[in-house]
Amino acid sequence: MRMSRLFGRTLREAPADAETTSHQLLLRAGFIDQLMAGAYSYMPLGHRTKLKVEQIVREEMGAAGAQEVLLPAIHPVELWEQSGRVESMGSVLFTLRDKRDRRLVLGPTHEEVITRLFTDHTSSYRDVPVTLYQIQTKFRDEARPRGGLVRVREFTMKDAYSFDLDESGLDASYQAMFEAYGRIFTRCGVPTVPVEADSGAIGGKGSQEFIYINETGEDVVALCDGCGYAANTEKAAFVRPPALAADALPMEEIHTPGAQTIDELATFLDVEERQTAKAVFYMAEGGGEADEPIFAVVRGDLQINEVKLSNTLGGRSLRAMTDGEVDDFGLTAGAASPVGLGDRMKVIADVSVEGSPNLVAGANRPDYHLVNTNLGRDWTATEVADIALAEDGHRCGSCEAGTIRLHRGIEMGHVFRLGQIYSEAFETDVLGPDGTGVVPTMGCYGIGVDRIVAAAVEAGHDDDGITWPASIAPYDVAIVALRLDRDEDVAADAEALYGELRAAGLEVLFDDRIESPGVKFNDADLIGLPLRLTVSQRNHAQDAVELRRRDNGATELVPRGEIVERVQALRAEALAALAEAADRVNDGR
RNA sequence: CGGGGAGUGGCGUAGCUUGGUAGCGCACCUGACUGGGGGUCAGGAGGUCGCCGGUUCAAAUCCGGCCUCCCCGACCA
Repeated sequence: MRMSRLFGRTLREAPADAETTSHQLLLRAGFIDQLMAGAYSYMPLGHRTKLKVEQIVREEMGAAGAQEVLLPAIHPVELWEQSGRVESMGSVLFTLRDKRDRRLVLGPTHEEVITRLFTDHTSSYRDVPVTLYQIQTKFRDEARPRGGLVRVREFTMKDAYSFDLDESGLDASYQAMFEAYGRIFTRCGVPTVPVEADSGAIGGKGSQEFIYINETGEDVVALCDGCGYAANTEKAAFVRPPALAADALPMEEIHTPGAQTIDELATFLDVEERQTAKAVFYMAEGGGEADEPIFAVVRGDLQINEVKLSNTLGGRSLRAMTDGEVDDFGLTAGAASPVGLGDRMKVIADVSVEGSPNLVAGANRPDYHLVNTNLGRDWTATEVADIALAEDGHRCGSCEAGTIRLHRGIEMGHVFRLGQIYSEAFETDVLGPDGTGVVPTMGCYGIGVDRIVAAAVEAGHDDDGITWPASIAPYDVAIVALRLDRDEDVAADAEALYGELRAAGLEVLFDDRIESPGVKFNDADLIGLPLRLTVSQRNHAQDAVELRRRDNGATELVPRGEIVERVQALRAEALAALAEAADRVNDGR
């Protein structure tokens, strides 16, 4: 491609709206353009990179035995009613009506469609296992798009779905996808950590996320520095800091004027936070039925983990209780107590409360608290469960020896053991060898293609611009020709080189613009192709071309006759290094 | 949805407090010089100042309403 003809222009300054590095650089280098919140156009350079990411995904999916399909983006709403996800996806569903007033959904994901497709085209156990995947535009009416390409409302996702006869089949299909994921991200130059994850509204029995650790990410993951345990904080198991050992003392009501928060209470009474009990009230939203009040209790030094709490309640979604509801249920904010609550509502206590004697709790009247409350003696919980949030510095819940460190990260991919949720909802079955019907067990596996593009920039850039990995750079090599309007020899040589490289199968971005050297070099650095060739009078006089690596700045003067070979060698070397890393990434995982 | 910030040529911004000709840098066009790290000079083109309404002789500026975008949170296979 001749840069003089390339659509899109580089910017010296990043648009003020762009906050993250990847967003700024992709805008400045002319890869993407924002149309509205959460919707971006890909310009030629960006589109080329995205296509390369997709190609890598295709290669690895194929190698893992998955078959590519393409499913509709518009779905009849009935399909979503059948699975029950009109409710559970709720406000993120984009909906519309056609001219006959049929209600349609813009697909945010495709479990429903793929399950229907499978059901209609499969009837025998001989047809499974099968894994189907597609690369599609998905639509989600996100409450808050953010971070450039990281969270958008229209995006490209690779989603794969496996169908197996039984659990062991699912295990194999899941493992194949898991390994393919590690290879895909590695080949794209994005380091990821697989972490245990909550399965969320999609349901299922276990899932893992592939997280790219990065400060701009919206997920928080817990990594153990001892055993390598890695989990999303939504899920992370940890050991509670020990309680202060003591015999149970008599409960007593005391005056605590102005002490509303745990911090104020602990300060006022001169006790540690772990000697208090924290109460938080929620409403559990029930399908069709009235919302149910939930009284959650954790020890004062911990936070409620709403995802864990929701799972304890069978996955029902939670919302904070309104002030009116707090009054209606006779609770006292700032001094609420599980003591005396009786069976007026469900009380869910964290396991931290169970082993902690003599906690300070509310007295259920303003400015009074109860000291020395003890679970079991003074009050009872409907259920004692793990409903607290792991924090940095906590002991690891897996090895019970290491320390948990919290990191922010971007979710690049997510693999789920779905089970039979969708196959049951769509009455899918295949005949087994013995002639009886078997409901297939499913897995689903997603990758955010746009996120790979963004994360690759986060992972590969310097002060001058992007440093693309060879695997997904929009072109393999840049030719910067200096003074080509003044020097016919240089111009002719650059032109010839452009032809030779392309004839050798290389993808070339030829900067043939009439610009000063500084502009050209800076643009080349910003766009970030792995290799740069400088054709100039100086080099031409030596019958050579300067070759510079974008990643480490190493330069070499290559004899003109060897340049194509040298470029090919460096490119092959870079790709081989990525492939080799991909071969190793699943060792020990 | 709650909190915060911002809308002025393609990008970055000044002007707004105290109403009176819309300014600067980059980018863009023409010419000259220069040219191995965003060069210099000269001359140009391009803006309903987010939208609607109000106040006023006069509104980018003051007042009211709305819209949009960004950040934090809530939410999120």
